[in-house]
Amino acid sequence: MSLPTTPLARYVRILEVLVSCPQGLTLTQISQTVGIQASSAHRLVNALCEIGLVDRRADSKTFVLGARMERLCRLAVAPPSVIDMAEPELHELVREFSETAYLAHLNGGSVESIATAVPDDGEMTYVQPGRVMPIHATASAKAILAHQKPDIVHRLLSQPLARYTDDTTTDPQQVMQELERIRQQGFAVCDNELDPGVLSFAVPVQGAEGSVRYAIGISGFSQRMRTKPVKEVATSLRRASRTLAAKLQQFHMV
Amino acid sequence: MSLPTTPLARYVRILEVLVSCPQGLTLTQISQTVGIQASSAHRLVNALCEIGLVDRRADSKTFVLGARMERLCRLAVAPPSVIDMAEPELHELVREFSETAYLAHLNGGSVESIATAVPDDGEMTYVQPGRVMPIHATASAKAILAHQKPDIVHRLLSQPLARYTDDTTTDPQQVMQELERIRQQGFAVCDNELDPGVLSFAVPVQGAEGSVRYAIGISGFSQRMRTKPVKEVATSLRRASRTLAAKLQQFHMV
DNA sequence: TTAGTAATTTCCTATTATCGGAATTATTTT
DNA sequence: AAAATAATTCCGATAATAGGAAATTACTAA
Repeated sequence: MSLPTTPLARYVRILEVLVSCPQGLTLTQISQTVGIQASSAHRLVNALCEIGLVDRRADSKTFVLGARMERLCRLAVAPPSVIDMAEPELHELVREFSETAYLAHLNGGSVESIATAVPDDGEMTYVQPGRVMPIHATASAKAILAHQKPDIVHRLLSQPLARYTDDTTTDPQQVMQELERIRQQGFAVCDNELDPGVLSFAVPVQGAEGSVRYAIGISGFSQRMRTKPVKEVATSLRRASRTLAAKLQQFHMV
Repeated sequence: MSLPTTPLARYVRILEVLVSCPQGLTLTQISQTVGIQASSAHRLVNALCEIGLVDRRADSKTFVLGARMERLCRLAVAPPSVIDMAEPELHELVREFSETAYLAHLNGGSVESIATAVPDDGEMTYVQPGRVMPIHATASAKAILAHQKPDIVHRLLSQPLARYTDDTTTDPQQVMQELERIRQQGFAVCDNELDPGVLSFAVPVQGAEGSVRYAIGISGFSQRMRTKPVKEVATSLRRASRTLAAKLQQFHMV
């Protein structure tokens, strides 16, 4: 193992030595293993400590990998998925409204629920991960559709629109009108259009350059959902959407 | 996110930005995200490339985490086990002798086979991972026992020693004598003492301060094993043992 | 193709961090 | 308590860095 020559190389060697020794190393052990002077090791290790890459243990004698380094490594090995990033927001919505919260995803020509969070009371829920959301009869799909390019919308609405309940909108023109309303008010509603007696709200999740591939929503039985102030629901959904959008952007996942 | 001030902090910010973007980033993206000049980003990223922490992709425009960084992160998240480290040596032994090679481990008062490598011809093998190796009737356990403190040896040999074949040594005194011979010749033999018709060789794996908790051995049917020059077998086992011992020490696992 | 723009790379010097020997202080060990 | 070992501080010579500017290269659009 050639001796590290540049400052950066020394830092890295120290980290590698510490990685290979989870129980920690003393300063002298580090300086000898890496092959640098004790005074240098002291300074370098302290610099690593200051930015959180290394921690000095409570006994104040041994050094171990710090929280920042561990987070970095965990992310590098297993990058968080969209679902991972959405989970905190979904749980927050559940906490707030005690209804099922879900994340939907536009994949090819169909929208699918990919993550859900349910209230503790574990009541039966209609939206489950993997469920395909008909584009004309779910809040999430409509929220997403409302922000697709016109040609895509036309193509998707040109296929037959199935009827699920008396309230299902099966006329493409009417759906188009609803998409316009969704764009204006910023959230989508789905009232008894797919699952009988179920009312849902959803908002789009803004991606880069205005693209929308995800929607966040909550869903529950009409009688309970109606008691919730629409304005509050919309505000909370938008907050969740914004937070998730920021995370996605941070990780360049949009 | 405060701007990085020290050189080290900048390197780390660059790595963090790259971690959060597995598909790669261009120099400008990096310099803007981190908040440093393009020229600085260029130099820093190149320095990271030179030591292998970052790779420039084939398209020569985007940068991704390098092999060294990935190795570092993988090790930090999931430190390699003794088994991982022993595997190359076991396979080397299999390649050389075309017999089953195995790693045994002293755990509490019993020795257990914890890893095996078998020849390609996939012949039935007696030693399988998890098998408990009787301390008086297997080469690996005897190799380990021969290097334990006298009081431990006495305690282990004071319990009844089961008979498995006509050749099983069940007299503690005789076992003690054999341990002495093992210490002298440096390897242990087990001939038809546990599994009928099976002959094994094993050597201890030296840990820190002369402690021994592992043994490496090969095992096979007597008729074939007898054809192998004992000296060569012993030499190869010792080489494997030394290599593994070095790795264990490097990772402070002994 | 040809401008025109953006991104990348090189160059440069003031600034800053590093290196490591030596001295000092703290901690063990004997 | 004395000696030995480890940790920390200090400091001047050395080396790396920062970032502006300029040169080069790659991309874009007319």
